[in-house]
Amino acid sequence: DQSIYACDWDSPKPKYYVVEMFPYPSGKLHMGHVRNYSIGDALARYMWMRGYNVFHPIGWDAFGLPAENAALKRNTHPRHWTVENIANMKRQLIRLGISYDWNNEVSTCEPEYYRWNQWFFLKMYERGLAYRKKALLNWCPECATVLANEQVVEGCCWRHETTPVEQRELDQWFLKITAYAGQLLDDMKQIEAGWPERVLTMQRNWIGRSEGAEIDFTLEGRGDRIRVFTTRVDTIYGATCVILAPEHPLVKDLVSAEAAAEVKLLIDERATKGPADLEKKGLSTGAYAINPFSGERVPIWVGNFVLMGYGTGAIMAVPAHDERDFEFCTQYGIPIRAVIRPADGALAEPVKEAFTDYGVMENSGPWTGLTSEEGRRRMAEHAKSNGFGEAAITFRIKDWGVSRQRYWGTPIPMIHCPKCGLVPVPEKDLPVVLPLDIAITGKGRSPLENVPEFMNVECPQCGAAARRESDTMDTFVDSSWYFYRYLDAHNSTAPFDSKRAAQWFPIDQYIGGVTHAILHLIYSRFWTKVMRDIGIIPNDEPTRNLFTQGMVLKDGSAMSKSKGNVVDPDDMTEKYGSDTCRLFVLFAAPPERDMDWQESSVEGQFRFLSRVYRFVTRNIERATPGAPAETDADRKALRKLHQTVEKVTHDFDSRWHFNTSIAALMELLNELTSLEKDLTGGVIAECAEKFALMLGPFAPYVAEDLWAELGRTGPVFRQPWPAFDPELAKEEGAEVVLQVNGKVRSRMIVPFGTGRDELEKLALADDKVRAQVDGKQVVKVIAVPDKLVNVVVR
RNA sequence: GCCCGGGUGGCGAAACCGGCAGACGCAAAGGACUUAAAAUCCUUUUUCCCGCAAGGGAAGUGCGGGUUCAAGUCCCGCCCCGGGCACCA
Repeated sequence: DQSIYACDWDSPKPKYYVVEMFPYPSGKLHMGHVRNYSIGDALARYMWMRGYNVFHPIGWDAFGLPAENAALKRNTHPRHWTVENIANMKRQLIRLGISYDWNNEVSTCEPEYYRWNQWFFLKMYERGLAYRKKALLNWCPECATVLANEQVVEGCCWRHETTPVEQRELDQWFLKITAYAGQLLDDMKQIEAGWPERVLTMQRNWIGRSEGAEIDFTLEGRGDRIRVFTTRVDTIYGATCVILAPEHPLVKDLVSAEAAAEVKLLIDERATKGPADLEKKGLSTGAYAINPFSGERVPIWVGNFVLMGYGTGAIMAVPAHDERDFEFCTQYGIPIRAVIRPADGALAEPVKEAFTDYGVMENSGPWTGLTSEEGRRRMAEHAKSNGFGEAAITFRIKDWGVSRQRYWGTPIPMIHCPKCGLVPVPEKDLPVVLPLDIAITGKGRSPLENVPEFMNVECPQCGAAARRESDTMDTFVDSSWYFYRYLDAHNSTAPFDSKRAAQWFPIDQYIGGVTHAILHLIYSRFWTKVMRDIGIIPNDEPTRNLFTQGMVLKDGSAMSKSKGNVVDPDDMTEKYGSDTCRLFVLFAAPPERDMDWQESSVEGQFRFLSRVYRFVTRNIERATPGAPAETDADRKALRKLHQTVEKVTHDFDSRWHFNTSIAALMELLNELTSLEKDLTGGVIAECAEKFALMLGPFAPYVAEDLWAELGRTGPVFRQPWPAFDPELAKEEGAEVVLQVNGKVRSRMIVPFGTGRDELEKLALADDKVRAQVDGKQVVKVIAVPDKLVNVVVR
C-alpha cells in the first residue's frame, strides 16, 4: 500500500512544501508530530492530485551525532539520534500512511553536511561575518559548561536547581546577524502576506529597531568622551546624570578599589536574578561629565539597569521623562527637571511621575519651543555638524553565539596556531569530522579536548604544531539551510545546485510550529541572505508562506518528553488503525489552533470510516459507471455530492480547515445512506468514486482500498482531483428567511434570483408574517435576494 | 507593563463578506434487532416558559455600552484564559 512520492525536477508546476520535523529522541512520534504530518501530508496529496509535483522531503536533525557511530548509541545526550531510532521513525511514518521521497533524505549529522556547514562558516569568516570574541556567558560550576539563556531557571542551572549560575568571560564564536538586522526587518515586506501576523510581530520585536541619536558627553578633567544612546535627544536639557553599565570599560578607570567590589556585586546579582525582580541599584563614581548641548556638569553613576549589550552601554538619565530614570534618580536623590510639557498642558513641576510622551520643549536653551519630533531631528543634525554625535539606529538583536562546548555539532573549522593565530582550515581539508572514539562525561569542557588525534594538527600556514578549535556549532546552524540541501541531497561539489534552488525557491509553503518564531525562523532568513550575498541563490527570503500549526496540549501544556505528558500514537493505531488516528487529529480542531488532548471523539472517526467502507462494499454490485441519473434520490445525491466536492476543494484552496472538510464528507455519507435504496447504478458509481478520491488526503489507506474495491487501478493520489459541476450543486430554489423586526418567523422557497419587489410581496402574503404584522404599521421592508426578507413594523 | 491569540451547549467545534447561532462529531437518554452481549440502525438532546398534543413564546455566543432593518461577526470600555517580549534608554 505504501506509495513513495517521486519528484520530477523539471516539472512545469513544481510546488515545494516543507513540513517541519522535530524528531523525538526515542525514535517515537507523539501526537503533536502526528498532527503536523497529517496536515502536511493531506495538503501534499491534494496538491499532487491537482497536478502539481510536490516535493515533500524528509530530514533528520540529528544533533550532530555521526550516524555510523554505534558506540555512542546510548548513554550520551538524551536528544541523540541513533540509526535504529531513525529507522524506527520511518516505520512509524509509513504506518501512518505518510510518505516521502526517501531519495532526498537529508541527515544533518553526516560528514557531508558538516562539510557544507563548515564551508559556509569559512565564507562568513572571509567576509567578517563570523568572528571570535570574549563574551559573558552563563556558567554552571557543577556541570562545568556554558548554558544557554533558556537553560537558566531562576538564576540556577536547570539540572542543578540549587547551584547558582555564574557569569564567565569566554572566547566564543559569533555570526554577525546584526549586520542583517535592517534587511531582516525591511524584507518582511516580501513575506508579510504569507506569514502569520504574530510571527512577524515577534520577529519585529526581537530585532527591535529603534531610532535615536548617539551623543558624546565629555569626561570632566580628561578629554575622554562617553557616548550615550538615546531615542529622546529632545529631553537632553533634563539630563541630570550619566549612568554607565557596570561592565562599561570606563568604570574601571573611574571608581576606587572598594567601589569596584561593589560594581562586581552589581554584575553578579544581575546574573542570578531575572530583570523583573531586580531592584534598581547603583553608585556614584564621583566623576562628572559635560552635557554637550547645555554645557552643564552632571555626575556619572553606575547603574545595574543599564545594559552593556544594548546601545553604547551608557545612558543619559532624564528622570522627568523616563520611568526607569525616574525610579533610579528618586532613590538616590538625583535632581529631577522637566523640560517637555504636554502639547496642551503645562510643565509639571514638581515632577511626581515621568512624562514620557512627546510634547513641546521647555528650558532647553535655543531649542525651547520646538516639538519633540522636530527637536529629535534637528538636535541630532546639530550634534553631527559639531562633531559630538549623530543620528543612530540601534537594534536589540544580538549576534548569534554559535559556539557550543559539546560533542554533538559540526566542528568549527578553525585552527589555533601559536605563531599565526587563528587560521581557517583550508577548503580542501573539509570536512573536519568528529572523532568517534570518545568518552562523554557531561563534565568539563568540550569532550573533544581530550582527544589528541582530533586536537593536534599542523598549522596550514606555517606547519607548526597547532590545536583545533574544540567548539562545535549550534545545531540551529544545521536547520538554517537543510531545506536547500533537500533539492540536491547527494551533491559533493556544492551545498546544492544553484539552478535547482532558483527554480524551487522560495518555498511555497513551510509548515511548522510557532515555537520557532524567533529562533529557527529568524536564523534561516539570515542564512538565506548570506547565501544570496555569497552568490549561490537569487532569493532574499527562504519561504513565501508560513503556516504555524497549533500545539497538541495535554494537561495544559505542550506535549514533551521532559514534561512526561506525551501520548504515543501506537496505542491508537493499534486499536483503530492509522487512518482513524489521522482523521481524529484533523477533525478535532482547525490546524492553526492549539488542541487539547481529548480522545473521546476518536470512536466517531472510526465509525465514520467503517460506514464509508460498508456503504461502498455493499453497493458495489449495483454500481454501473456512466449510467445516467434516474430518480429524485439520484438527483438529490448528486447535488449533495457536488456540493461536497465544492466545499472540500474550497477548504483546501483557501484555509485548510480540514475539520469542516471531514464534516462535509460525513454529511455526504449521511445523505447517501438515507437515499441509498432509491439510488441507481450510475449515481452510486460516481458517488463512491469521488468519495474515495476526496477521502484520499485524509485517510489514504481506506481510500486506496475503496479505490481497488471499485476496480480502479493506480494510487489514489495519482488520480485527478474530482471536479464539481456548479449547476448540479445548485439547490432547486433559494430558501429565503422571513423575519419580522429581525426575528425569524417563517421561510419560503423561491426561484433563484427572485427580485426584491417580488420577495417583499411574497413575504407580506405569508401567513406567519401576517400574524406578526397584523395591526401594526409596516415601516420598512428589507429584501436580500436568495437570502432573507426583514419586515420592520412599529 | 507592551504585543499577539482566544472566550459559543455536558464536551471538541461550525457559522468564510454583518443576514436562520450551535453544522459535523463525542457523550447522554429512549427505542429497534439479539437468548444475551458487542456491533449496527432509528429517535431526542442550548436553556426556560405555555400546551394532553400538534404547536407556540421568550432568553441566549465572557461582561457593559454603541452603530444597524439585522451583531458571535463592526466600534468603544472592561473581565478572564493561553502565548510571546520584558529595565532595550
